[in-house]
Amino acid sequence: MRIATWNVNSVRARQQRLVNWLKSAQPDVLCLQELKCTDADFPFDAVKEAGYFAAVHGQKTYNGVAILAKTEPTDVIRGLSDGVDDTHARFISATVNGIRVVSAYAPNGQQVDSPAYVYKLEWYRRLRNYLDTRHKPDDLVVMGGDWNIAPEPIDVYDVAQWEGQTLFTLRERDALQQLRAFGLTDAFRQLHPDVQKFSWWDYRMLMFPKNKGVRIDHLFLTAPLLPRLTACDVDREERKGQQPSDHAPVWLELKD
Amino acid sequence: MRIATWNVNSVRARQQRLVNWLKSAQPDVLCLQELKCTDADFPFDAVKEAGYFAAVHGQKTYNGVAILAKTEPTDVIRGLSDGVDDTHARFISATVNGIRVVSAYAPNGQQVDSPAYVYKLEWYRRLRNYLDTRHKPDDLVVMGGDWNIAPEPIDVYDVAQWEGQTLFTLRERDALQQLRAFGLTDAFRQLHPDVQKFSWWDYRMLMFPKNKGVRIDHLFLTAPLLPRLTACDVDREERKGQQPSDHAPVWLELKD
DNA sequence: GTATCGAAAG
DNA sequence: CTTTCGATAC
Repeated sequence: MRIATWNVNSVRARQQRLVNWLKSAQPDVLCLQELKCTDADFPFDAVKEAGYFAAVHGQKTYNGVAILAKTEPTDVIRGLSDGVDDTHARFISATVNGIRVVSAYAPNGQQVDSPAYVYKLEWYRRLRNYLDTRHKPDDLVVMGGDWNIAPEPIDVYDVAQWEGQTLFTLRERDALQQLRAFGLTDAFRQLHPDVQKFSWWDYRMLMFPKNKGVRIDHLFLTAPLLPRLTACDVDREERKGQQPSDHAPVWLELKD
Repeated sequence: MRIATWNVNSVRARQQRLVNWLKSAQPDVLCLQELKCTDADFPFDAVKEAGYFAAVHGQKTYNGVAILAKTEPTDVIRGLSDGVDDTHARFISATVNGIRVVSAYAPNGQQVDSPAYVYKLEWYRRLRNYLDTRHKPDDLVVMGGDWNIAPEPIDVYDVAQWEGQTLFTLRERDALQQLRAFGLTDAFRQLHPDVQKFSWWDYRMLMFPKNKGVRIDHLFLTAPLLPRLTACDVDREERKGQQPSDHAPVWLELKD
């Protein structure tokens, strides 16, 4: 079973690339982020034509997440549903083939200590609370998303430059660690302890050609799924060519 | 010798279509209108790659005209050069293979009697004056352009609807007639006296699928070129498909 | 650099 | 409907 995550940076602007990628990569499940469109504007027809069901939590202009799957996702939950007044469409979960799948788009955080940064840390706390409330660590859970946090020094292209910058501050890395402490493992790092691969490269300054990126798109697994994990990688090819997203898809393979 | 005219409605938005059309239609000369970009933003490289020189008179956002040719255009004149203070880039002329070629983008005129309408009539008068000043009726001159005037009832899809509307008012048709009175012949009508073909269809209201258009893109010839005129047609195919211009190219063939 | 938006123009 | 712009966000 192949599960992937991809921040498409506008599902309408990237519709053809999305369909092409689905057809060639053939994931069983794809977590999408930054749809940048409402449910009404989501390209359901093109996705269905490619062989996928879609559970969508859209929003105009900003955010928007979805779970695409070859079998129909059930028990869809849109938003963290914790009573907090929050209009951002950053979270969706659904059950696919007996696995609880999450597609998450963590806040970027803008500048350190800005309201957006505070919101980011709080959002991570709320997501941990979601897990504590709804799940046990031995549930079958896969959380894919753009987490907007590089977990470790190896996950940024230049530690000296990134130190103290949003996406890599100690408080953000700690927030991610608190989330993972629920019982989640980073699939890529689990299989490749010493490999430096990135999933996002700024559009500007030729960052992709220079391979100056960061790894902020992750797939997290609960413990019972770890023995089934056989592969995890970044599809760097998808960042190439005309009008790519600034993120590359990340995928994993579960045996059985 | 094949000479064409095409209002591309943004040369940057239409760059790939332009290159494809040049490669398949292989005109010796192409008059372009509504470049909607400055000279600095004109895609000289792509045009050169397709085998064409380009004489450009660009303008930001609006208007902009060019003459593309397989041999280098010489003696380029940008604007009507009549001392009138006019920032609109609507006129360029150059010599190609011994023929004086004009690419013109006539004002639209907006509403009847609006300042834009007055400007349109005046622009036609100035263009006639340009010819009187610079040319004799037996010079070899081809004027291609978006003239924003349908000359005759046959040139609009519904005379009753168009009567009195801009593009078809008597005063506009008279202004065009005054211009032609210099000694110009409408190549398409010359060869096809009774054929109704359109060159522009509004993007809205499914006007193209319904073939509700008007013929406002014309190629005018001076008398000495008439005996050489062997063909003239509208390339309706170019209006089809994804992201077309709202105008189709019009082309003619001169023998020898 | 690449999206979004709404306004203005055709 | 399609394009432009300038503003905003990442």
